Amino acid sequence: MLFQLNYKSGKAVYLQLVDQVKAAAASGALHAGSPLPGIRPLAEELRVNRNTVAKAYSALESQGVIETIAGKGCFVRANHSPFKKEVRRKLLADTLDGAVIQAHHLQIDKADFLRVAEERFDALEHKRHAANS
Amino acid sequence: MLFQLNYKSGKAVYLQLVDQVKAAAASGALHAGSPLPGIRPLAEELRVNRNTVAKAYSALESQGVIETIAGKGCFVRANHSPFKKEVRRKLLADTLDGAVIQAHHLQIDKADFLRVAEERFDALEHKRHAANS
DNA sequence: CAGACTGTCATATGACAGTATGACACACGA
DNA sequence: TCGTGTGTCATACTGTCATATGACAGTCTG
Repeated sequence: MLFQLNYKSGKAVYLQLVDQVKAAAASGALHAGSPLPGIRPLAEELRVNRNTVAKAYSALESQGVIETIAGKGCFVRANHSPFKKEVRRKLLADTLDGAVIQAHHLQIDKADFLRVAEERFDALEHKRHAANS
Repeated sequence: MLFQLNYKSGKAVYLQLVDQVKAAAASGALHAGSPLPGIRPLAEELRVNRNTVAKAYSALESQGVIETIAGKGCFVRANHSPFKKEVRRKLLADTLDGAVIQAHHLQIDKADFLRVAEERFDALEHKRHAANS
């Protein structure tokens, strides 16, 4: 599980974590029973306070996405069936709309927009591989 | 100009207003010279404090999106980007990173990601065309 | 059992978002 | 000119986000 924070989005850090765990659970990237990173290690990795990660995990539990066992850790819950592909594409489309609007405002044309999109996708792919090695 | 606030998004109200005005300007719904709603009437319509709307307008002006004339109102500026192309691409890249992360968590591959990106770009292009006619 | 890990709780502090309110200067029309 | 509209500035208060700590209880391993 690779987390990444965007401090320019204006969105609370703990909510970004919530969204990312939800998305991973919804897609099946995190299957039922998968352990989540510990609060302290994750906080250190993201250079964020323990309480911020704890707040995200707390929110996820109260929403039924994860289950936390004191002394052991947090685990993805089983009950949520993954979203169908079309639903996942719709979720992504909503997010991309913001980027499209910004591109228009910045007068970036379609070709450039897609070029940057591909570049950023590849960049994360690289990070993923680096993290796995 | 129709504004709509989402209190569940976790995003600051004034930032939502900023994004929506930018979107309207980018899509052509608000062309250069268009007057924006007054601070006080809009605040009342959205059931939000004057200062919140004022803060959004203030941010929009400092970003060069609108022009405000004391005693008259706020108006959309001609769409010119003061930033050099590389800077603009960097700004877009920051926004796209969020979508890329979501795509990874939703297990949407590169081809699908770029397909959705193109589709959303075309969708806004279509809106622009409709607004200009 | 002892130590190292897990999550939990509580407190304090600083920054920001949003509200509420009052006052001010400028522009325009009756 | 006067009234009403516009945006602007200042202050005070509440709540949230995030940080920084310290302390506690449960779980697992050596």
